[in-house]
Amino acid sequence: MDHTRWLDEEEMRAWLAFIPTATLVARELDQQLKEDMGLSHLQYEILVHLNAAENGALRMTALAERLINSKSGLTYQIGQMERDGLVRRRPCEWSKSGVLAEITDEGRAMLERAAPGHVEKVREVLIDVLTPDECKAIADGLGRVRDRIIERNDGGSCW
Amino acid sequence: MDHTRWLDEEEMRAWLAFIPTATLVARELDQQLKEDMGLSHLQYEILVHLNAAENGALRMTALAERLINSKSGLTYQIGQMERDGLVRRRPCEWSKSGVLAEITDEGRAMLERAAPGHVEKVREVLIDVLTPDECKAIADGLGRVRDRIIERNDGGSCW
DNA sequence: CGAGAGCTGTTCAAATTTGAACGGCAGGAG
DNA sequence: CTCCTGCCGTTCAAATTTGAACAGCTCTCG
Repeated sequence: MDHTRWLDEEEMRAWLAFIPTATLVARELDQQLKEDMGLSHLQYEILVHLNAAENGALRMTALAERLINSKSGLTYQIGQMERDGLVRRRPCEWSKSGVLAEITDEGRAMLERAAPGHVEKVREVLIDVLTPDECKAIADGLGRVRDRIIERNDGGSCW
Repeated sequence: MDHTRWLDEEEMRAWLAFIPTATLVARELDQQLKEDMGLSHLQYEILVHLNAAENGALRMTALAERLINSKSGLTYQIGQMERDGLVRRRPCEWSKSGVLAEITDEGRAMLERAAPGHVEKVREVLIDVLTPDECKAIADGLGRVRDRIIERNDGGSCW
């Protein structure tokens, strides 16, 4: 017997519009950032998260989780960005084994310069193409999808 | 002056629900396929596209475009899959410089075994979490986003 | 025919990512 | 205190991805 509930036409349309589109959009953003600023999208995101954090700093693991990135991958990228002066490593005060990644002034300046072009691109390829209704449906639906996956993985492990 | 049209709250919600969720979903699918079948998501997609093609075969470039992958990356993956017997290379009849990637019987068998678990996971993490309305909005909206990017890049280059 | 522009798929080195293994630290049970 | 389990960030080798460079082929214009 075949218990598999295959996707119907509408579901298939949604599926084929989801991952491929995300891949395309990510590629567009990556190119824009790389050409204009010499930053990868991941590096940009790192700056965004650090900049938004309490003291411009976050612990490595916390940052990796927010970025949906592996810890070792983050270690590598922070290394690159530290070399470029965008970020600095600092020991964590209350835990000898902890390390804080902290955004530098140069990092904040870079973010400030990069943000307008980035947001413009996000609008151009995604947001301005969507109707407000679609925008809301995506925020609600995909937000729920995201939260469920995160919640489900919380009881589990990391990477 | 600052002409930047920043994202309003709803747009930001959609943005923060899009790429991160796609990343998470892709990770889930990759894990499921790798654990259960030893296939990466990319390899699975290659099988899907070849299986759906006219004679179970596509030219390298055509396949790369559908997969949203670089040509060199595809060369590598086809190499891996050829080694594993899932795929075979065949010269293109009407063009000496062309190469066809063709799915093997073993490849079709693998796909048949992998598909149910894959679809089930797609439902579990994504489709079954969305309401029909959201599903439609995603299909319509993101489909439009995708088509615009593809169309815009057609006049341009490849990778 | 013959030069030239544009494809095709591959190659290569460099960059990045992955996942397991590791040494050091934290925190609770005995 | 001391062992033990678990977390932290890093390290490492292997896998993969990237992008430019390449050699061969195709097609068109002259």
